[in-house]
Amino acid sequence: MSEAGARIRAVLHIVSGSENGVQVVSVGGGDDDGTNADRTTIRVPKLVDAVQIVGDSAARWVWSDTAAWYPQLLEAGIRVERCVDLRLAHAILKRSALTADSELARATPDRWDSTAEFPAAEPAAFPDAPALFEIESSETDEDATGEPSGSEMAGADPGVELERQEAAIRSSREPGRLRLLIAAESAGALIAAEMRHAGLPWRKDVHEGVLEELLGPRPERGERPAALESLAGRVRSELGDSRLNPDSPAEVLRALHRAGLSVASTRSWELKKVDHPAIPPLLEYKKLSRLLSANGWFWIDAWVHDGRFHPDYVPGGVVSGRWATRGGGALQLPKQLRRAVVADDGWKLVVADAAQLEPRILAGLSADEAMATAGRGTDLYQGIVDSGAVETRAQAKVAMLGAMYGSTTGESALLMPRLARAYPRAIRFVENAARTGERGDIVTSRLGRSSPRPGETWSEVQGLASSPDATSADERRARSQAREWGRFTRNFVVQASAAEWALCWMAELRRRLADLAEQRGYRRLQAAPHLVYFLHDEIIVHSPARDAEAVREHVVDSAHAAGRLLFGAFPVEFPVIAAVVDDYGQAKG
DNA sequence: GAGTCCGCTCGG
DNA sequence: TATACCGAGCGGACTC
Repeated sequence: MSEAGARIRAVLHIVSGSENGVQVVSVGGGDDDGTNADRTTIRVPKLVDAVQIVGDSAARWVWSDTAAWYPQLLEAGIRVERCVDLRLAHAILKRSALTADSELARATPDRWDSTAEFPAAEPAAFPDAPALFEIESSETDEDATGEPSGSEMAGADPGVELERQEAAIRSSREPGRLRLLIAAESAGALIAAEMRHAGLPWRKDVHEGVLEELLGPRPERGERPAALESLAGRVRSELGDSRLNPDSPAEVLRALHRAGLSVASTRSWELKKVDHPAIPPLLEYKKLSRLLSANGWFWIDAWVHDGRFHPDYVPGGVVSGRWATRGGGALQLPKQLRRAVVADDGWKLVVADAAQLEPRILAGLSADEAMATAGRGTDLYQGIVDSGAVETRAQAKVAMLGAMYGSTTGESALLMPRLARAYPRAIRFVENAARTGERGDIVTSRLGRSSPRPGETWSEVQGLASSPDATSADERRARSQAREWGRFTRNFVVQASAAEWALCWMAELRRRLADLAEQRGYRRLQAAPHLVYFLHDEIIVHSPARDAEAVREHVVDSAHAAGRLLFGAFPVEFPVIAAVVDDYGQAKG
């Protein structure tokens, strides 16, 4: 460790960009309330330099945007343990009902509210960099704010923003929950960058094998693959239209009508209901055509490099706190292609998914002991059957989903009264969330993420319906719109809390994997077991074969830990189904 | 030719 | 056996 590193035993390193590179304000020591903190500022060309100088792996890095700062560290082979992603934290605190009275929440929108990403953190070249770095040290009695760097955009100073966020959290009713949420959200941002960096092992040859088997050889640009061309021919002859374009839903619909079939659309499930010789080849055509356009040869060219698929994850990209993705369609990898996800030689995949996550989350949110009891073991739906609430597992599933999504028709609506009798607390909880949304109010997840308010037009429609000269059409419209928003808030509390659980699960696992790597002496991220995929309630870890069993246990144990973080001693279980396999296709699903 | 909306199917 | 919730992304259809 350098001399500078030895001097800087910091709790926080606050990173900001400046004209000449990067400034890091390290704040440490001092009293609990942040006074008498020891503060040191270094200016270096690149963040990588600062991390090496500081050499403090246990520190927490504070920066505007993990997606803008962290990739350059990963490129240099550097991982950080913890961070605060100010942009993501701001988004949570701005909207949370728990911090509604804070200065942060009431401030007029500024740089931190912009949805745009922060400017690329990679500084321009330094033709005339004066020195490798400069260090200023000072004993101050200020709190943990950095000096405005002057070169950051007005209002964008990360030290100032950090203090504003801290103040909001301190003044809230549930500071502990919010701190946990922000830590988990920030850990998620680190994981997203790491997963993108490492990539999901993807065997191009296996993928191409699937395509050739189903579609035929790779066609020339603009040509239809042989299998599609032949199916198109069969559809045309069965419908007596030699020029029909099967890719045009409008044309297909007209042709079906001419053939005397009364279908309202060309949706697969609707076509499956009618009996006509054109239907089987048409359904097959649609299926293969989807494979070609979404995950065909073009997709391989665009997204698979050096045996890895590198999707761009967007933490917090969905209102509920779920992750979104950008490009590559990582949220919709078709099951047909899972076998192209193959572990490297000498490696394994640990594939895990949380069993019936959302009903278990609901049991915890509502403190419904009966539902928690039904969830003892790995099959909550079977537990509901065993309790006598419904007869079959299928009924239990459709009823639970209906309760969480707000189904009003069909079998699930019919089962609701029985579910409500067996699990009154759980059902009351989602009903309350629905009523809140119908009034236009907001609901809040377990750790403090609140739903957005409905838009202006929503309120206008509601207002119109309550005016004296409202027509019955106005009232119908307002009611249906209110119910729609109620279904959103009903689902929000469950989905957002489930997303929080998943973040805690992954953050805990990441910490354990880092410990394992240290014990084993693995130095690089990709030499050690590491996360390579995440989808709502499912993860994949790529692991050296000899560590795979240990990883599997950590995956299971981390799920228990996540449950305790969210629900404390309340006895709701979070079992995960975890398998050690060579390829993703071997895992159940 | 670019931008936007819609229909459809994939995932949880 | 479809319905309710959250998405991504493609291609066609339409507008400017």
